[in-house]
Amino acid sequence: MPASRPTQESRPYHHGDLRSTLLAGAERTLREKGTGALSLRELAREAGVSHAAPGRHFKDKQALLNALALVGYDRLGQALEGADDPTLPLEKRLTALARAYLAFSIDNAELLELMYARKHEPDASEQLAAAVDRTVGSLERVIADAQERGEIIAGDPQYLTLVTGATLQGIASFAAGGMLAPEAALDGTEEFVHLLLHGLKPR
Amino acid sequence: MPASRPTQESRPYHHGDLRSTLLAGAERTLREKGTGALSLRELAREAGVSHAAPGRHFKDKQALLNALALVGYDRLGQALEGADDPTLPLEKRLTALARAYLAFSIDNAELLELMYARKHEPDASEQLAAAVDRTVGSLERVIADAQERGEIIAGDPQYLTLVTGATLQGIASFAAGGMLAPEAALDGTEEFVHLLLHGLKPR
DNA sequence: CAGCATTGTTGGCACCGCCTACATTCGGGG
DNA sequence: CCCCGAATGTAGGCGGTGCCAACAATGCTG
Repeated sequence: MPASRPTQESRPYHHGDLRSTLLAGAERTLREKGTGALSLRELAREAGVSHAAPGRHFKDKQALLNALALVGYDRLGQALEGADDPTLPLEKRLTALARAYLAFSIDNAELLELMYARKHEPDASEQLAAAVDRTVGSLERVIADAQERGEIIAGDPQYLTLVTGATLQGIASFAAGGMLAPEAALDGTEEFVHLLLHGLKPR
Repeated sequence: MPASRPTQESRPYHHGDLRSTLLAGAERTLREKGTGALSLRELAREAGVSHAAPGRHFKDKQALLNALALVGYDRLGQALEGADDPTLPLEKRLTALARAYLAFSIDNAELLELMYARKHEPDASEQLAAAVDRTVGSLERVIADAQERGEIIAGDPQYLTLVTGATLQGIASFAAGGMLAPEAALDGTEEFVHLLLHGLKPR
């Protein structure tokens, strides 16, 4: 079937997979030029499509950003699950997880910012909330496991997870903000997890 | 001198204090409608001035944001210094500082985001870097003091400060992102500082 | 294969940031 | 004291944006 090229080298009227193309382009732009430089019209241009076409797939610029955040959560979730090795002893296990998180946050800084942006709340999108849960799950599992084995103090595991995650996110945020060199953040992971487990006070 | 009212109830040609007015308006808008809704033209309108007038005081929208960030650092610095009581024992002292930071970050969420935005780097503005140093100083002082008294493990105080600050910032970020209720963040401060000092492992 | 839902296109609206040319006012040196 | 340059504000225009409505092509399904 020789494809119905009318006469010109015209693309088919329907793009075929605009939604994915837009998301991919958006992520590339995000990485290369930052959130601020993201424009629906520009994306449409790159995709070789009219400026209103994106509107068929995302009612809003914000809708696209939300979808992008979702992609981010999926990818982060995968990275974390892939990095978790339940056979490792607690400290090493946590370190691996932390390193994975920091690595992701360093080379997806803009995307991560989007994921944390407090703008989805109105509708919450539910899908997004689920994605967050899945992501947090990896960490929570480690904490809960360690608690059962008595390797971690008692207390609401959700709360402990929160604090642990917060510390991670804080480091990531500093790295993203330039207060901490990315390599320093990665290299320091081990020491930092040690600190988290043993505290600042001398034993 | 009866003021040269030409005939109308016209404001004086020169506003008198446009720069401050703009900054104040910007902060209000930031708080009420978020960063995205901030427009130079709108600010000009609110100040009763033409749309190009702000350009005389801020070469750029980014320049205004930088100035705003500076204001934020000043205010945060004051809050922290005001909250630090060197006579308190370590844990209470840290808790007070942490609570001050969390309180600030909760009711200046948008402003804080601006302060952390990694967009000043090109010129760094120097003034801004100094402001950051001053802010971090409060925390670093506490850590260093405690170290001298042997209440905190040895190690580069700057590094320990960084980790401590990161944890703080992480909690703040979670509170801002809605993953943690603001009151919960504030109420949990004490417990959280305890965790930071004693670690997750049982003693 | 007819008709309807989906997906794109064109054009227009209001707004934005930034620029340039021009107007007014202020303040300091002759 | 006054005059002229520096600061500050104004008017208008340019290219860009997001969003919307009306219309066109296509795909799918009964």
